[in-house]
Amino acid sequence: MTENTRPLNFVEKIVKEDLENKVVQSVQTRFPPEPNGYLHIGHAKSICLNFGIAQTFGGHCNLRFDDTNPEKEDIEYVEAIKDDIRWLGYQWSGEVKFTSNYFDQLHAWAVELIENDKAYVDDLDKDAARASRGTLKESGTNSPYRSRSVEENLALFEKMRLGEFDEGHCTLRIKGDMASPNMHLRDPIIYRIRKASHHQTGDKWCIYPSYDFAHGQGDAIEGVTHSICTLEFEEHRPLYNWFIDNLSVPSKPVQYEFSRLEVNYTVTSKRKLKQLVDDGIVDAWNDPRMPTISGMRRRGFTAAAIREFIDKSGVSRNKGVVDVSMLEFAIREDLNNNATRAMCVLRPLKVTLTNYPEDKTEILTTAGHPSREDLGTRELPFSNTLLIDQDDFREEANKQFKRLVIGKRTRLRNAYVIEADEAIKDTDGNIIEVKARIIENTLGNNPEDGIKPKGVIHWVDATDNVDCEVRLYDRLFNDPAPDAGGKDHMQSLNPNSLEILNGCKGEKGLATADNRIRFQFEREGYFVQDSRYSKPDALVYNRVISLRDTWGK
RNA sequence: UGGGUCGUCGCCAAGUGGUAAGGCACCGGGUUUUGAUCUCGGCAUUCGUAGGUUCGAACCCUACCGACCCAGCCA
Repeated sequence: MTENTRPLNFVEKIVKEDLENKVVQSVQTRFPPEPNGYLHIGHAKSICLNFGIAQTFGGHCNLRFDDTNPEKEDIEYVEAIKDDIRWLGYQWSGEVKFTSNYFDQLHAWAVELIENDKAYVDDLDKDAARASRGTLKESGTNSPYRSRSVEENLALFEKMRLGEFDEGHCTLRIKGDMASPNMHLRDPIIYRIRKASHHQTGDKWCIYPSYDFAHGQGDAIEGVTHSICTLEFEEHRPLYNWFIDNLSVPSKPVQYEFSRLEVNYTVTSKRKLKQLVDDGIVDAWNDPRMPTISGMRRRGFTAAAIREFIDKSGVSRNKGVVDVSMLEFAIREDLNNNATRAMCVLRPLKVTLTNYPEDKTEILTTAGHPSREDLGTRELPFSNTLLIDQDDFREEANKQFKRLVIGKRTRLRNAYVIEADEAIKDTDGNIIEVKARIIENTLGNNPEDGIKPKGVIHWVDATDNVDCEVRLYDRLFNDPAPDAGGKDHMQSLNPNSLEILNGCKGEKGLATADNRIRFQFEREGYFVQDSRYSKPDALVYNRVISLRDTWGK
């Protein structure tokens, strides 16, 4: 573990002080997703914050599915979310929790509110309720049903529970303040009728608590001390506290809000991501270009890099958009330290070594990583016919070009220095082969005549190699803020976000490597096999991220 | 004058009365069998603006400007 000298963020400071001042004995947090979609990079921040704080301060973090709206939810998402959290490297405390576990208690609390004349059954329909709520600048008006007796409300609420009313017929509302400048306090609805089967409770209920009525109480039941959520819930806090203060809850959690994570050149709205899937712009929710956790996982990002990125981007109440270069730095840093090196030629060009015996093959051995001995060694077959990348050869070039040029020398990575003599072309003038010579005794040495090669290029033996497909990814959008200011993100799609290269040739060892290990294909970037398309006899690699490239800058 | 929140380098972000941390990005030098890595150096006289208080202000006060959030029987 490296020493972390990062200053505490504002939430951590609050927790630290509460612990020091014995405001709480130990810290309990929770990550509370609604199981209605896949997790994305923004959720990862909440996960890292909640689980991270529990870890840092020796507390616990629950996973609680906030499943109060059966119509939008599905068990499929429950499982996917659990997978993502585990993959990110976190384990929730005890069993997975569901807000639906507390439906009985929540119902009892609703009855308690009615008995105390603090809630009433309202028959206003949706439109009428909206109209009576007033506007941002004008007060609302009380519902004509607000003055029903406790007995009548009790009876009506029981009828709601028994399914005697149709959906939308009535709701249970708090007696708030229809003149409050905070819209959330204008008689908020705490129970509504939903005749839908629930993924956890089946058909037991046909009335469901609202977020506001369920969240704080769920926190209280679980002994959550610090209920950390995003900024848009800030105005719900008075309501959150009202329930905690007016109900016989077992503990008193406190809500704190932080700014959600946004990254440029992408979108995280569920609706917009779904559009990319539905329109076939990407192949699934876990397409390697998607900002979903599963997409990033498939792309080849590591959990450590994502955690590091989130840690580095900080926690505050300022709304900001983090530059994607910060994410790219985090994954490059991790993979530079941990990825085994290999050579893979993406766009092959044949090179014939005219002074190397035609029938000779030697096996060159090189390190799996420049500084990690634990990553072992590699064996590279070498013969008179090799493949290099088309971009690494030019018939003539200025001195900026440090690769193979006719009459000039270059180093074959991990092998000899060669000098090019001639370019062979087809009838269309395309270069199809390069004739070159090995400079004697340059394996591990510089040329004896003192003329050092300018650059180093990667290569692979022309016959003893592994064929593969390589998928190069670029950002999905050309606009740094694809959906800002109501813009249509579909208008700024990057048509070149995926480039598929076939007939790529990788070094021999790739064929037998574990399909989950990440490689640095030297001079190209970091790659991992695609979990959807790669097969043992037909390898498909995703480029996680290119190497930093300062040539020409 | 509906309420709430937020404004520190291109981006993120420390700092909360004692004279602007750090990271990313960017720009230079060095090393290098990856144009990578590594390494060295540069990069806010200034903290939304304008006043005020103070020996001293990004931090306190006042006014103004700007951005965002709230009118779901979504979370």
